Amino acid sequence: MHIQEELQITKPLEPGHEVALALLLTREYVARLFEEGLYEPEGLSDQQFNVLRILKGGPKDGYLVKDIRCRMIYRFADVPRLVNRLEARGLVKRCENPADRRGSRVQITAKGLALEAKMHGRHQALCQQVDRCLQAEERVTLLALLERLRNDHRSQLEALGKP
Amino acid sequence: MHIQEELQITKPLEPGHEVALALLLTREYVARLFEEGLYEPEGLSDQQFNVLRILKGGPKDGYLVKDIRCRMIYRFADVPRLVNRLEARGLVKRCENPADRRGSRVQITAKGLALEAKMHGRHQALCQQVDRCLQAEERVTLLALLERLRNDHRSQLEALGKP
DNA sequence: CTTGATTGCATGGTGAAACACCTATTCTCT
DNA sequence: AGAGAATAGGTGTTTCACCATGCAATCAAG
Repeated sequence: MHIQEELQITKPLEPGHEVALALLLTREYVARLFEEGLYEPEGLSDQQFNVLRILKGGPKDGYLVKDIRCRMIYRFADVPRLVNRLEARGLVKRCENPADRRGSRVQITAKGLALEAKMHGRHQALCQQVDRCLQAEERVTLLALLERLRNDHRSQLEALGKP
Repeated sequence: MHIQEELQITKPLEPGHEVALALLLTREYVARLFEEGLYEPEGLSDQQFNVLRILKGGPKDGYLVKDIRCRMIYRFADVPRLVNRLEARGLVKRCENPADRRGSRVQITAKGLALEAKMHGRHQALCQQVDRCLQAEERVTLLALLERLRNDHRSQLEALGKP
């Protein structure tokens, strides 16, 4: 189903507009797939799950808040409060950071690891489902084109002095 | 810059996971480009601008709320309140709908048309900027691959009975 | 060492989103 | 025509995101 059909647009679209719409729209589908299939059943938000995964893959003494933030997909995430909510559920804890006492180290707890492990299988299944309709070569192409878009936009944003 | 590098992920990624991350991340770049370059300077949200464009492209007597909703990128948008905010700024007005008095027709006002016209040029420029780094053939490829992902996910969602 | 600047984080307040619920109107079927 | 189901959309409430502010710790320069 084409974009025009899906959004019931009658006018012809500018080429770039079509690309932008396709990105936004496809992202909605994928996000919704993970939301309904993985996050919502566990009462987690996508960002919360992302934090758990980041911590699980990180060093044993945890990460500072800023280290979490720069690994998140959404760069302006309100990480302190995300950590608060995870901490309130016992999935995460804060420890003092002797090296720099301005920040505390955020560590994943055993309960957090258990939840991540529980969700891991379904996460992988959803990832495979995303990938299933692409051939290996198509995936490479898609990733390369998306990367080109990102690099182009990053240079544009940097040219405007945005971090 | 690869995804691993950008998100500082050390482990190798599952193929599908990489596709999903690339989509989410690239969408963030594009959304941010439009946000900073177009929406934020006018004090509109992306959804509000989307409503303005939908109304501008629609029939002269406007759309019902549900007609707006099904044309939005985000399908669960809280359209009544979006319209409230636009109405409070005088960009949009509600009129009675004699044919079916359950719903009112939402029309764009002259002020709304003027604002859309003011933003139109920059919107086109940003669209072209998105497209600039793609050759015509690459754009076709990218659109086709994204469409394949959407179609696949739509059938999955429908199989789960989700609208 | 001490002063000023910077970094890292927490928090307060405002506004919007997400969820459900409620009302009014229309449709359907007998 | 009338009763129940379905549709359209408004509203209430809680939660969350975003902005700015404030504080504590560190760094840099003299």
